[in-house]
Amino acid sequence: MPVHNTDIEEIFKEVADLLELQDANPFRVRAYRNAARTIASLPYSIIDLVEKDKDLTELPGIGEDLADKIREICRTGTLKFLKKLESEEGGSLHTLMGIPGLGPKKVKALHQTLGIETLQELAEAAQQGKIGTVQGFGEKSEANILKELNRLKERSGRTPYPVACQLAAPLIKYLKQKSGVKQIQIAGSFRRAKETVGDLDILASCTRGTDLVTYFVHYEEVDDVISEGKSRSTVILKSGLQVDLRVIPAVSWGAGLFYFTGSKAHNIAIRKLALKKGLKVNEYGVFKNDKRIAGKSEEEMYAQVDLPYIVPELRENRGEIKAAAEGKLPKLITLDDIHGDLHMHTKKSDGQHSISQMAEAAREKGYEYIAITEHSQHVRIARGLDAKTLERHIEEINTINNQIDGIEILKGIEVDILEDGSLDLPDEILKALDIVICAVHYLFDLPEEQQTRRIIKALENPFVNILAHPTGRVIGERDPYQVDMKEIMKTAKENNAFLELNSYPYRLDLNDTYCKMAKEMGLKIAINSDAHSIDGLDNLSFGIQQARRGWLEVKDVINAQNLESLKRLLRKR
DNA sequence: GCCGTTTTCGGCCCGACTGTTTTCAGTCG
Repeated sequence: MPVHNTDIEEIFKEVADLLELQDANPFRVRAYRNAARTIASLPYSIIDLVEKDKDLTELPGIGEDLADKIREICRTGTLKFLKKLESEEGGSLHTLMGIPGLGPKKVKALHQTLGIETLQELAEAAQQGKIGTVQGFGEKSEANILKELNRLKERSGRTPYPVACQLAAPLIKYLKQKSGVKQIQIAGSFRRAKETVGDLDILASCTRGTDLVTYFVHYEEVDDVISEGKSRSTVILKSGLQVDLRVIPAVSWGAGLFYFTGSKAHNIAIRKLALKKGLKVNEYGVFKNDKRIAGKSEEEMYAQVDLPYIVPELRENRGEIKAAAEGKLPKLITLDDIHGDLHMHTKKSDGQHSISQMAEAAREKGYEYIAITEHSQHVRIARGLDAKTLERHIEEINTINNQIDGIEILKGIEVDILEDGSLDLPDEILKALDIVICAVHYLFDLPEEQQTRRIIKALENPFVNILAHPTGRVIGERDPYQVDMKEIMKTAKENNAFLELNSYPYRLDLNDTYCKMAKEMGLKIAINSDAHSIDGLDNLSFGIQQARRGWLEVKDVINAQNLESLKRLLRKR
């Protein structure tokens, strides 16, 4: 079984929890947590480094000891040290730490006085009213534990970005209506445009005496108030989404925005830079000898550590600080840079609108070109086209192209990759098209080697231009299929083909780290909407956000080029 | 357990809120 970065992350997190329960040196605990975070955010698979016998201690926060442990996990899939911790007294208590409000000290107190080891036992003790009798616990802690146990059952993990957008918009509007509010902005992973968000972090500044927190907890969608202070509050909305509000003085606006936008790894790295210069950074500003010297804007904060402004999408501590220091930050792509959309469907297969309607809508957006790419025959449920229908379809597009002004419609197809890697339509008909997109739509669970070979063979077809949604994942629904992405990217590059960043917000496939990997390999990306209707064209903005998180610039994106350049890129030899 | 422009030892980010306290420990982000 292949070991993934997330497997190592989980193991290190569990070790950290168990060590913390044993009162280990807190900095040793932190070392495991830091390493877990480092590995989780790597843009490549760590097992590759191990197999190539690379020096793991070059990774931040990884020393000799943890490097050994990583190698052991890659080799055996498990860690003896963890097994040892698990076999000791209280070796299963870390699961209790998953309950918000229960940390190592409280879990240990429950274990020592009531013998609680599992969530089941915790629930029983709470129902029998035993928790409140333990030193350090009371009625409220007991009620809170019961509530969190119930919430754990319902909790479905992180919220997809578009859902978070829909929940956030009316809340922000509500908050802005309160008189005395000067500024409101969503920070956190939402501002960094992550594909899913764990919670919403809302930052506000108000005039003196404005009680925004009380107003906030009375929002009609609030289901439960977790905490409520003067400057800070946490609630759970009826949808289950957690929202944190922080009220910050206007003079600290930039510092608060910086602090609560994160990521944590980025913030810590910046704070360390500041410490080296004898400065202290917190959510209220940059301080020198307790005197605030910056904090009103984020630009000011970065300037204090001799860096230019870094946009939120890059703040993941994946090299942006070094790039900023060297003046090599990428000039990230924006929606305005897009010249056209190369993947969409019409009524001819499973779309809702006609070719002309899609073209006119795209022209409204200022696009110079689009590609119409219906499904091929194998996708029966989408009424995919066979060679004969496709021939007539090509004729129809030619006719419309002659009738319509101001936009060029490229003749394309989203052809299925069959089990053996051959394509669902003969080369003779593919040859007649302007653009050929290939895609996997079935047999998602082939072994990694076979799936990789299947896709590589498709990319080697002389008429294929783009691999659509390269990992097939659907966020919250379907895991990516197992492939060797590096090999696929290498093959694409060698064959003058490109990979797609599919902008459908539940796909966003390629993800950010793969986008960055492609860029570093010199492989260009097509950011496509995969629209099935006129409205679907708007999804491209989600893809742009993901592309920005993946460091992509105009030069890295084929549909950020004009028609002439695009045609040159699509010409394969 | 990691790390080094205070470098091989002695540091390691820090402020807000809660609940149970009676002045603060624990937890969280």
